[in-house]
Amino acid sequence: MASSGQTSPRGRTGRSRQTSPATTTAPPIKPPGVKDVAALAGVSVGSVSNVINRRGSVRDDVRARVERAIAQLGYVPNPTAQALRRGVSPLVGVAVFDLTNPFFMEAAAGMEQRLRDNGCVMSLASTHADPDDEATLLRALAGQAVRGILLTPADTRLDVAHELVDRGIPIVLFDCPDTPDDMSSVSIDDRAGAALAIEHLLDLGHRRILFLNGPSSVRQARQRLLGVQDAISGWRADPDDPIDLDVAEVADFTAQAGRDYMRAALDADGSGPGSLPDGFPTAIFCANDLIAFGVVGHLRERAVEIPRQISVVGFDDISIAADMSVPLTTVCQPMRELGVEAVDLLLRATDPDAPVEHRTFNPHLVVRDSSAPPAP
Amino acid sequence: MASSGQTSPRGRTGRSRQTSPATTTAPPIKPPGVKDVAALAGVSVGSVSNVINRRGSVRDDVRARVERAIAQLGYVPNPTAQALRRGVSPLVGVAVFDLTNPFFMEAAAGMEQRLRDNGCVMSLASTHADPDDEATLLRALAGQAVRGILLTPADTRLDVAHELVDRGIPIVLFDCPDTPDDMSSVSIDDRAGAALAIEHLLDLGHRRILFLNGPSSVRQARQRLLGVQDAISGWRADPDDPIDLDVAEVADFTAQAGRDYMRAALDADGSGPGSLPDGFPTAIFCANDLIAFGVVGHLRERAVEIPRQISVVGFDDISIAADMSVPLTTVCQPMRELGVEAVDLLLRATDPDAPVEHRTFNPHLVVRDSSAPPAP
DNA sequence: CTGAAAGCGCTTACAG
DNA sequence: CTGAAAGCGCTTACAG
Repeated sequence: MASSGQTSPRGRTGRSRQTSPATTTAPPIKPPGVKDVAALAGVSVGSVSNVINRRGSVRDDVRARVERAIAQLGYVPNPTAQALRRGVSPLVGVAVFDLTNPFFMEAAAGMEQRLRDNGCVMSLASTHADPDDEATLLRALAGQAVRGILLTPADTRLDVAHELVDRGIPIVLFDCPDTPDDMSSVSIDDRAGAALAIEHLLDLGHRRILFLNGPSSVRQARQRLLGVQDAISGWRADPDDPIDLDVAEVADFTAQAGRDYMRAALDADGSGPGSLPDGFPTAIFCANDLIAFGVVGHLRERAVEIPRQISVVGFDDISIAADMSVPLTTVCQPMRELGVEAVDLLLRATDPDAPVEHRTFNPHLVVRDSSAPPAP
Repeated sequence: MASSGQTSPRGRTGRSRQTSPATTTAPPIKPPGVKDVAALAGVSVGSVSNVINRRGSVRDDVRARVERAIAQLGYVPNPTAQALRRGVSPLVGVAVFDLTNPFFMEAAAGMEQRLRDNGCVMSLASTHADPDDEATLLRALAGQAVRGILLTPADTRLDVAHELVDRGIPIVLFDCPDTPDDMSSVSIDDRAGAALAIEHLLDLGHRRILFLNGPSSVRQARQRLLGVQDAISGWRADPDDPIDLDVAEVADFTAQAGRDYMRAALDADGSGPGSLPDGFPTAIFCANDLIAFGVVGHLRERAVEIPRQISVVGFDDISIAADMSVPLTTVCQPMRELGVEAVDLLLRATDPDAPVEHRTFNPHLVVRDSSAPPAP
């Protein structure tokens, strides 16, 4: 692990602490407060506050003096004090399953921007899709007196969430379809999305299909399974052309899980390189793009051609889906929009009289190269 | 975009707001405060505070009464008031380039955990590697009275950052090698890492190498270029075996950028499927894994075999690197550790007398399948 | 060891 | 329209 000998001469120096010579002002001790501004402007602190909060029109000359003083002192209101006095905080908690899943991160990028536009600051954390972690995190957030919380719930019962809502902390459920009556929610129709994927494969002529689902402990997985079943039972049943659906479940929504599953399945069947066992599914629908990513990776490693020998469809349309070695056909979720909408609902929910709303976006299918009719 | 007809009957109902019937307590109006606890326990507010803050040993029976009252009321201290009184906030700002880049997100996951362990809350935001956005964000964070900031700087001059440090807000630079004297920093040795990658290719026998760099406006790109040059000039110069280095720069560190570059390069050369133009590099070193991802994707699309026809090496070792269709050889950065270390330095920097420290981790090379000797 | 009091920095009725 | 005063919820010297 040693560095190359070509490393530049900078090293572990710089133990001393120096104040940057660029500074003009003296001791970095204490920032100016309202009363410093008031003193400099020759008015009362009340007037300073009035100028800042644009209240009952302040006389022009007073406002000018105050503004000059503010500029001169570089005064900036202490948000902690404002929060205490006003009884609200700018902090909004966002709790998702996994910070390294592109789905959540693309949504978070949308949330962050919208939140910032509204003067809020996002506090992002992960629950690892674990109910206990979720409970702990939620309580911690409540302890921070957040203005509200955006939550992708792992806990089906939502005990702690209800508790916080009752305590007056608004919560909007993110990426959560079947929702209780006291929280707004934003999601896509997972069930319809999964149905779309299966119908696509059915349309192409596939009759032996594997649905590689995530853990059924998460609601999205259960919804998507329902959608898969919807599509199949909705298909015109033809006794001469039966559909053979296989459902498997992997431990989490990761590439690793998809890869491991495929390896195990194919090793067990003992098929050689470039070939699939007899009777193997002609198409695989994966519960998210990351799983599909692992599946495709392993298939290519075995020299199986996609989509000639087998079709693969994902779910989410994360940005790398289009850049995969074989561009992935997938169910697209508008992640940023979901994030933005969730923030809007949360901000609105700050008013206790605001109605609870459930926004369900419709997913759509993006057909790329990883799906085709089955080999004859 | 209409949903499948198989959609479940749940719809956009639920406009009414109901209090969950599970609740036992009445109006969710106002949480209990110290004085409520004091009244119930029959002591002064000071004693309540003493119990909470484990100060000058409180008498046992008093402590017991107070604790009972706290439990009974479900009292939890108001963190805003605590922050105001104590003069510190639990909020720590984290400003990175891009929330959707796995490198930053894996680091952020490490930061989040460490921060939470220390009672802090992470506020995550992105600068888009843009100096103006960075300045705006930094000021916003300062306005939130954060306890400190973890920053991946886009602005070489670090004006605003210095300003905040002078104002007393500690900043630790993340993923930033050449650092000023008033801020601690955490990074890997980018230069050495890049040298490692090139030496690997040179060792394999490659003599026509392309370095596909990110925008030279970002420091990491400049450092990695230096490392590339280090490795080449450090190689035993053999006039009969010259090294031909090409350097190209793409607009950002994304798969899309890598893909676009390759497409343009190969289209211009008009090479057919499965072949590379004469004199084309036999190896490509990409400035990060995402770029490599796009490069590999496009190459496979053209039926070019990796590593038989061309080797590809990345930088970062993000988790999907190992799961790519051809597992990527790459320079590994310990992202979570970097994140954790950055937090530790920041927390320490809260003490103004703490020394400025620069921690440089050594990268190492992970050799997978995407690199091999050049075709004879 | 405990209680009464001051004060963190700001905002908001309330008199003038 | 402006100023003096009270108070957001908590913590911390300081007397008792």
